[in-house]
Amino acid sequence: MTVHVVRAHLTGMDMSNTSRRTTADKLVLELEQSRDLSCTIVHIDMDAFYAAVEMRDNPELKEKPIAVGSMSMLSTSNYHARRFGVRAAMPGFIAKKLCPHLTIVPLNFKKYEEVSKEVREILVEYDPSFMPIGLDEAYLNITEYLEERQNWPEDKRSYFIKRENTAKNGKQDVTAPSELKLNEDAHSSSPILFEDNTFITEEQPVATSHLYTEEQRDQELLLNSVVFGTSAEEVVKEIRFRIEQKTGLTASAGIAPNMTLAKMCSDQNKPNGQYRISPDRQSVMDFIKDLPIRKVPGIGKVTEKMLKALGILTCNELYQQRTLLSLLFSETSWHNFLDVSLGLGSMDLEKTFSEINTVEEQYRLCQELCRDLAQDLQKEGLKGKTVTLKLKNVNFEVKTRASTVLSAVSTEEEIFAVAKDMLRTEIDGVAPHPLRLRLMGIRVSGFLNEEEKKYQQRSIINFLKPGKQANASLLQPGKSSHEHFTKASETSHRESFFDKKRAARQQSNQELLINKPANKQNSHDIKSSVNTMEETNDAIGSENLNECHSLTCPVCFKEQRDSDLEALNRHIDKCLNGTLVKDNAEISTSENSWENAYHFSPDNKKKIFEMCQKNKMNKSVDTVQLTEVADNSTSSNTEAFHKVVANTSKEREHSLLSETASNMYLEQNFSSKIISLENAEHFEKSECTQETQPSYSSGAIRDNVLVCPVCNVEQKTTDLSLFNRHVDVCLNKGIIQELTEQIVCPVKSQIMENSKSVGSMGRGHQYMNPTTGTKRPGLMTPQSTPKKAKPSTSKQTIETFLK
DNA sequence: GCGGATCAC
DNA sequence: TATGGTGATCCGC
Repeated sequence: MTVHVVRAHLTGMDMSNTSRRTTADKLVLELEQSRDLSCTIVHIDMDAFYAAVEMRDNPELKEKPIAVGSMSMLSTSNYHARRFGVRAAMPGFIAKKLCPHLTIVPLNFKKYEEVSKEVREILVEYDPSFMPIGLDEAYLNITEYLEERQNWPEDKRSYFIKRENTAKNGKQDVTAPSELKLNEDAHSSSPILFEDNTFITEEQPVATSHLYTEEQRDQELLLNSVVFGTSAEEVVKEIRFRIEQKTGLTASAGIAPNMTLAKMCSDQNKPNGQYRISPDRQSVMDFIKDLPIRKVPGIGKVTEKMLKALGILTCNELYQQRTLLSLLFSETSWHNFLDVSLGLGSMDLEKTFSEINTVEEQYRLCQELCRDLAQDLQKEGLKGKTVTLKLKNVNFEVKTRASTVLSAVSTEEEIFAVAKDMLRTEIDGVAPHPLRLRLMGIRVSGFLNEEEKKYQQRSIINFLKPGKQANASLLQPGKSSHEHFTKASETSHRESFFDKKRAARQQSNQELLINKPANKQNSHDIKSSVNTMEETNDAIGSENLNECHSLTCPVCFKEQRDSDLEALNRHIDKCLNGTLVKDNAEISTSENSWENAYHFSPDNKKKIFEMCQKNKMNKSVDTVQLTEVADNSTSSNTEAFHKVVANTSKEREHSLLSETASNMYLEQNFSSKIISLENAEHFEKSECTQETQPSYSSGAIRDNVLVCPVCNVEQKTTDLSLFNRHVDVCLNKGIIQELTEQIVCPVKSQIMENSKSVGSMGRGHQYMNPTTGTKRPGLMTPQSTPKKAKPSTSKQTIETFLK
């Protein structure tokens, strides 16, 4: 029997240059269409906040190397400390080693909160519903404010320059006139006044301005006031000016059409500077193009490493590799990558309201929210078991309280009954003081699935207007329950709050949340995910199919002559049903797109990264040909398949190999794939269900004799470690060959790579167990499995071998 | 709903 | 280079 390898030529260039459309490309089109440049979002970031506060209050510290925090961890450090190599987020004891004279100032959060509040008092004037992040950052949407400001007279945009700092602590002033000129210390420099009455800093000279002479500047200072213009830049300068005047601290800022960009902008001219991306596509793309991925909020060191392993260093490369990323990462992850690479981001700041502190008002608001939520839930035909109350107080502290009830709720009364209890507890908790709220949210989650609904939600289904779910079902008989849901609500209320939420919700147990005041409706980010699913399936299913020479059933590994995907899926279904009760809701033939059916398995994904890293792929993956074994990674089919595995493996009592299955999970997966690739004729149909059985039992054990699945030679030994060593050698030969031939083929190599661990296992190495090994495949990386053995052991294997 | 992993601060 | 503590979010179980 021959086993065919499904080859997906996933070359980035191909994908972007040909007419072939991938999921990612479809999404790109939609995202482009939904690009919204109409908002002006500002990100304000205080410079070295904690240290700055301490230096402000104790100017002596300015001249010394100082850090704020404790011996266990410092939060930030000043210029002098940095010269010694002391950085933010460094343990104090290490910093002390680097810089013995380092003054470590203990954290004083109470003070920082007070300062933060002063900052906030300014920001609220520009956007009453600005979004504070921690103590030293905030996002503002100044779109509306800007419009208003256009008509403002000058005096409304004028500010007096304080010569004396009136900080509440009454300590020495830090904004003395002398300092308002030039400051020697680049990290605490203050604004300089200019002819146009704006101010700039030493670090960020404005091209159109020119430096004044000393006398001119003095003249200007004599005027004692400064007028700001009406542009976004001017507004942000004004904000920064006022912040410094009020707190004696400098801030950096970014201005852009969305939050992500604004955040990245504020980093651009740090400290004490600002940067703006003009609200046009070209400016956005220019900014994004060469930006290192690490600069992107949400991409930390782990993700950076993973992307680097794939040859992705800049946002532009992030875009070029969209197809690969869509296969390797979870939907949320790669959607996020795509957004980033297109310079898209959210413009929605959570709306907060002015203080509500009376119990009556709070209950009334709570009930209102429950009413809104109930309406939406009922529109959607949803019932949930968990009600969550979210509260944000005037100090911007957020609390969530959740309560799960036995019978699912959907009506105003039902939800309110639960929410009220939680609210009461919170009110009682601070009594006799009032709860001082800025935001309240009610969330219902833990939705009943379609099956449960059938039995428990008849009333709600009946409640629906004729034609919603029922129609969708009729029109799309083969669709999964989730797609029914999506489709039904998509057509019925495109603009609803839930559309937005739904985009991020792929499973029925995700949640819906309503905050008050209502968020602005924004259908942009959802359009894509909601709509693309089917289109994508079509595209991939019909287009990529042609790429494949033949199809192989991942269950029985029999070649399927019919290259029609549906036929294949029907066959897979049959295979699966042979050993397990069919789950109609999950395994529907038509829902399996080509891509779904042959999506990378979590292990494969992980191994791709490993292999990419090990091969030191400097080349872009554009040129990489990905080869994937026909595997069982369809979401639904995988589940079913694992059930089969579990069932049959229990029945068969293979005990030839002594290691526990849990320690060998990965190896087993790979060995079965190696067999399918390299030694197909030895992989018999009945054996493919033994994935959880010891690695070689499936393909390599014949009549209690061990047969090497690579070279297909019977091994005389029954000693497992000797046998494994042999297989190891066989496999490594392949790797070496591959490497020397410089055939970069991650998946195939990956399989080889993993087979190495089979060998090491035999030598007593422990590998990860199934649970850690399969966790979070979307963001899985070799570095992210710290609990168990590191892949470095396998690296040693290859290195040792190469010696 | 929980716990692990990642990320931001 | 490591190194901390917390909260949010995603993800798999």
